[in-house]
Amino acid sequence: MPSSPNISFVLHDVARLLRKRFEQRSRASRLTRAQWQVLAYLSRHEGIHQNKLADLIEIMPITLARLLDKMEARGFIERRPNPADRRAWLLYLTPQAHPLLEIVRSNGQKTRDEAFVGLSADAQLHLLQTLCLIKSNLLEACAQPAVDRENDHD
Amino acid sequence: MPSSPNISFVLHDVARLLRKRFEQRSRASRLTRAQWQVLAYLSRHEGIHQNKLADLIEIMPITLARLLDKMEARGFIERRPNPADRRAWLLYLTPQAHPLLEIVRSNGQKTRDEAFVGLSADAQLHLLQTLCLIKSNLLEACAQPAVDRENDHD
DNA sequence: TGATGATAATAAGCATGCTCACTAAAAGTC
DNA sequence: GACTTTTAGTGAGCATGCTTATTATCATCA
Repeated sequence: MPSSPNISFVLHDVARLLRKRFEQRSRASRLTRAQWQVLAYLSRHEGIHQNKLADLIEIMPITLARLLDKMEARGFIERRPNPADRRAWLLYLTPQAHPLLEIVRSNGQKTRDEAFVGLSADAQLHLLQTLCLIKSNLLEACAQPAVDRENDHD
Repeated sequence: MPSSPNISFVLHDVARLLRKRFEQRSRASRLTRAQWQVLAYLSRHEGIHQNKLADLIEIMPITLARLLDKMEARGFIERRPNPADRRAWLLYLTPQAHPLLEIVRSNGQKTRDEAFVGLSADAQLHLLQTLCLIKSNLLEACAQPAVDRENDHD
């Protein structure tokens, strides 16, 4: 793969660099990529449950819970009790989160602008479609038990 | 971004899912994606220094050092002293690493096959080229100081 | 109503990436 | 030869993702 670079490795590198660049930009607000994503999704789904939100973002509920802990501590979101179900919280943005949303959206845009220099709008759209296809392939694959090479009997 | 999915988020998801699927496959060998990458690069550059290898893989030297600690403990690599420079180690695969290389390479291939269902060889090549362009854009961007939106005066 | 199973959230612990700070050794400079 | 700078590697500590396991509550159904 070093000789002809492995597409998985490059993809992984790009994801890592996108995150790194975004976080370089967002130092002052100390908002990370993951927190930005939570804010972004939550802003469109206020009142959602944690597990539902985790499902949307496609991360494990426990991963989201840890993120929310920090964001709640910093006053960006609140967990309101749900009278209809004492197990579940209802998630809301706080008023001070709204200005952040704008900042962070703009930082995301700037990061993407830097990343996609030299790519036409068409090429970007095409890339997005390709990535969505791969993602759905992988979602399907991950749902199936993987046979380990070591246990393979062919 | 939920409405029209943000390309950065999808890219990040794909990278995460690739890693997840690879690690589902490699449970028996308990080799992670990152360790696989180290093995793959090291197999082509035996005798390299840590910082050089970190540079190749494009991760921080300290990140590599942690990975190597684990791989050394499991007997996959060794750090030999360098008589010419007492600061630096020379890195080598151990004999028991070589069979692993094959297993892990095959697991990587299977994972990619699953991911790229429905993508022609041409489309894959095109994707690879696009990703390489984005990566080089980001590498350049990351090297420049990022101006935070909050500090922006325009 | 009372047991059983499903669901919402969290706990514990690991892996991989980072930043920042440090030590030891080498290399360059006066 | 002593002084400074650079380089190789690591320590500490944080963020985000995972797996596995646990608790509390709700839903079902006999």
